Amino acid sequence: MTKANRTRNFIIEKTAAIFNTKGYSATSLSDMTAATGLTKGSIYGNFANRDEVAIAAYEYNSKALSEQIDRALNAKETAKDKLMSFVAHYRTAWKDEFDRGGCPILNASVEADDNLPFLKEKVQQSISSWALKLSQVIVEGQEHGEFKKEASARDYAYVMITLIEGGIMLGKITNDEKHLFLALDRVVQLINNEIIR
Amino acid sequence: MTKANRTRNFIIEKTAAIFNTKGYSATSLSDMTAATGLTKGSIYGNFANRDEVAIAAYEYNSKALSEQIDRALNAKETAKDKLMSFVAHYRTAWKDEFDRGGCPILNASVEADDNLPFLKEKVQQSISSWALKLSQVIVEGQEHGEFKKEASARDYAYVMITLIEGGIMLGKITNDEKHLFLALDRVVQLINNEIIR
DNA sequence: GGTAAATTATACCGAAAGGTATAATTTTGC
DNA sequence: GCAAAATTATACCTTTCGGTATAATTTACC
Repeated sequence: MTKANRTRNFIIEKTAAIFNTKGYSATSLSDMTAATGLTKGSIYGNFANRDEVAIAAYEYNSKALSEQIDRALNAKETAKDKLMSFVAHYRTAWKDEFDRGGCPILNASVEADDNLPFLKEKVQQSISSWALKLSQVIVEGQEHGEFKKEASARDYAYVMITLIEGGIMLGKITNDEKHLFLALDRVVQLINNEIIR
Repeated sequence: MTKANRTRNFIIEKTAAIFNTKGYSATSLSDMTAATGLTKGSIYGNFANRDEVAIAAYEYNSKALSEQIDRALNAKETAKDKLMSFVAHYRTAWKDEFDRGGCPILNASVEADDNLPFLKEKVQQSISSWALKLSQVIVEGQEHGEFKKEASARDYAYVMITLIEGGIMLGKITNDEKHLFLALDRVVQLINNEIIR
């Protein structure tokens, strides 16, 4: 790995949490120089402009989340266990995520939907790939006879995401993880009562 | 009403949607002068600083939402009809709300949770007052024998808010209201299957 | 190990940010 | 309708913003 590449990664690693916490528009060049100890010259030597750093930071943040989800899903064998593992992951991971500013998809989504088209597109991709992963597990469960065949995998995937994002929003703003846990309970109930046959 | 009060209201009315759309930090003094046709001197003659306008704008935005909810709830007699009317309201109101930047509580919540303590407090108040309204309707239904007595009114109120906010977030970022409607369907299902006895 | 190339630091721009002092203008109450 | 008070406009201030040209330094390769 070339020096520039190492510096590039260093910048992203050091600023990703700041972008997620302060926002992609509100994070300034001076925030970046302060966090990295580097100068503007160094940052602009590795990125064309501020937006490029913001994009890279979002990609870093959303990739980290995506990998967490993958790990939770892949840790189990059956479709039911995969979904339950996915839900369980949030019961332990929420605190670290909150400390880093909360769910990057939720944050970037609310910030970007009206103002940052370049980010909006990335968030849309994150969401559809997340929904796809979940619905693939559901379809897998249907094909293996674990789950009801008539359930719309895609709809259930999106309802799970809806509950989780709503729960994160409420949990974060109220400083009370109970609201997230209540949402996660609902996802479990959904799986047990409507998806499993 | 004194002239200053009229100007104050005028400023809030003209800028509230901008704050909700661009964000409470990102909306600048020049955004405000452009939207109102007034000068900085006039704005600072009516507000101590930029944050005061932001607070007033949030209060305006959240009050408008709160009054919509009140109207939906008060339009009906029975507790069930009130809840259904509340859900139905979102099926028609979502478009106007999206055009004005989306749910002010969701937007301000995500922006303020880590950065704007003065706004965070206001959002917490909005949410708890919203949850209180819904749970009062549920308790009312329980006392009148419409609803199951064992249901936790508070928990159901928060789950409804979770679903709606998650649905708005997904609907807005994907440009597809289907996700909001799916969330609203779940709220209806919740009422029919778990709350009504 | 020396040199060309790549990388980082310094010093600077113009523009826009929030904010203020003061002058000009409206309101308001008599 | 006039004077005092309240309100709005103008002009300016400092700071910070993103960005750039160039100089200093480090890296990488023969």
